[in-house]
Amino acid sequence: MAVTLRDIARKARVHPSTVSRILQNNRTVKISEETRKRILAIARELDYQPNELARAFRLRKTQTIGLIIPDISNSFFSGISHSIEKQIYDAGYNLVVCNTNENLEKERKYVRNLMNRGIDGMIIATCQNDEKYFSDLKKKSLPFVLIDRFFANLATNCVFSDNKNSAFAAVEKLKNLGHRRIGFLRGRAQLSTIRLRLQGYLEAIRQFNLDDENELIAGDGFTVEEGYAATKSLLTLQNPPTALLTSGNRLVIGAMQAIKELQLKLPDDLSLIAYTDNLFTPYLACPLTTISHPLAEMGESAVNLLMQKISRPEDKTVVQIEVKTIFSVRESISACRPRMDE
Amino acid sequence: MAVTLRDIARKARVHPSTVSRILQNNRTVKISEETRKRILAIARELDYQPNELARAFRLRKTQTIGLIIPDISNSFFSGISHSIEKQIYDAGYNLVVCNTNENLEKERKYVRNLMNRGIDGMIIATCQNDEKYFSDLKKKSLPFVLIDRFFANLATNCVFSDNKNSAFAAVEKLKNLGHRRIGFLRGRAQLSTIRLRLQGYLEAIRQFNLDDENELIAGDGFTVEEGYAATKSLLTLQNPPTALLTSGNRLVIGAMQAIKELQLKLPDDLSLIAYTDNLFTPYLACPLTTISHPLAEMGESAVNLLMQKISRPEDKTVVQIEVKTIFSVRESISACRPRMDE
DNA sequence: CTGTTAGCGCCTTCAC
DNA sequence: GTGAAGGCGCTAACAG
Repeated sequence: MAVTLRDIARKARVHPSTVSRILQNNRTVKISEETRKRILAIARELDYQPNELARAFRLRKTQTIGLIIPDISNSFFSGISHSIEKQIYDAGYNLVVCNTNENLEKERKYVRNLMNRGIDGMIIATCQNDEKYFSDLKKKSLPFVLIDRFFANLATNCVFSDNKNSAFAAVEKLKNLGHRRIGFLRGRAQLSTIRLRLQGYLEAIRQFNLDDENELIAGDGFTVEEGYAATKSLLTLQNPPTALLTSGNRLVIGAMQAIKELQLKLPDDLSLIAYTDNLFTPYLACPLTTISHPLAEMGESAVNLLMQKISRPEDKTVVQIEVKTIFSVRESISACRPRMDE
Repeated sequence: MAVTLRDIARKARVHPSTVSRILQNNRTVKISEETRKRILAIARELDYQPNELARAFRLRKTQTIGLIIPDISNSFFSGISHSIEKQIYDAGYNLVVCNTNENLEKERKYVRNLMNRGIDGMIIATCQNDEKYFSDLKKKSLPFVLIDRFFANLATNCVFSDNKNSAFAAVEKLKNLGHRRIGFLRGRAQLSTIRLRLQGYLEAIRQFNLDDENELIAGDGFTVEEGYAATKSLLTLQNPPTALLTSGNRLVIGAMQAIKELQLKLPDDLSLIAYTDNLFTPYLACPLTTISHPLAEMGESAVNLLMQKISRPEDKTVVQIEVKTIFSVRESISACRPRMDE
């Protein structure tokens, strides 16, 4: 059995509450320097370890944050998690990581579970599209911050990136290179991030009078396989796009597979801009032009924001933080040349 | 305030313990079907959520597992974490993820912290080299499983891969292609994984009478930058290697950067075999020959093993599970040709 | 079948 | 300065 406050108290012939006061280092209560020293010595001698569980129970404060994400093995989320963990640790907290696999049921179970366990706050990259769920969640007075995916119409604390503008800029860039037929390889269509990127894409398409056709938009999901299939369908159209904007961290791998299989060469046969946060993209045969995220910054902002909300629960102001994506022009885009095989 | 057992009891005019028994669905105790129904209805009506914290405190069982890893943003660990999370969730547990950044102090703090929080077990990819620490840890009777990195001389539960054989096989493969001068791009030298790979490398070198020189071994660390520097140092030797075996998931990115910078072409100027678990390697300009890990299997085995140990604490038998790495021959290796520039 | 009692380890209020 | 008492919410042992 582990040693408790009581054990120390018994040995020191003082009351447990005295020991508690000393070990908490609570300076508001005066304790004679002599007993303080004595107690601390005994605590060290017995290698006292506070039972944090009992403490959390008593204080209703677990020093634990829940993180809910769709896929920890995706470099986007693992990068954010890495940053979040660091911040959380520095603040003296622990991190419970919950992986939903983009499964709505699992997400909801996890939220309930975390609340029942008495965590102090949550950071959520949600896979749902249900504003109501989160407006209800707000009423439970457990601080949370949405990350990456959020709801434009709902006043919740969140950290997100400039999805619309970045997509617009990508299309504009391609237009300037002479492309008029630009494909959009979408991820899960109903997510806020993807919807916003699609908006940016469409706005640019229309503003610049580029080919505006439904068949240029393909894909609904984030797996390598879905990326492969969608890319293949786009590139085997009667009138295929000369440039591609891919969305979703894994889709680009599938896209590259399809491109390779069709024996197309980047950037001569096809220009490619990818939303991706993989470290390898600069080192490919044809280094990809990418839109990536400041993952460390996103994690940091989310934690800072959450910590604010935890420390001042009475402050109900909603903070929404937009971070800028990073547009890295590399070799996978070039001036539009008509395909030779037609 | 959240609704408690007491609230339900009061409303139903029964004793709280009765409610507890019913909600636990404990079939060993007989409860009249009538009250059971009544209580359940009231619980639902009040949307009762058990306070898991109180429960954990009472039962000394948190349904939580701690995972200690060096770097969650490394695809090796994020892949394993993904698998672990899934298994843990299915078993009704939560996962606390602790990221050490290969920092020994942080690792030890985390272990203590987790124990004080009363987790039910740990899975650890340690960054330390101290057998004694773990032989002490064993005495604390908290089940744990080492993963990837372990101690050959210490009887602890662990899941690891065939580091030595896989390195041997890689060198043998290169020898069969005519290479006699093979570089070893090492990661952190003191880790068990790296030491074993080095052993396999050296055994093969000696058995096949290949060039056995200290200068062919370089690097000590796992960052991209360290991979870059070490590769550059190897490839700019007076008498550089014609083939390279790289160890460590990120080093290969640095290696590719160096190779590119030196304008060497894979596999003509250099053969490359990499220990890596990145998904992208097959889709590179020159698809890499790799040694990768069955990440899902490793996570699964670790969790299964841990769960066994948790459910049968009296069973002190030590289980050590070796998984097989996957050797994927792709285009980055070819028959040895002398470098033209000499 | 259900109620009573006790206590997990800690912190906090109130005494003295 | 320190002690005493009470209780967070739950479950387990023991009654009846």
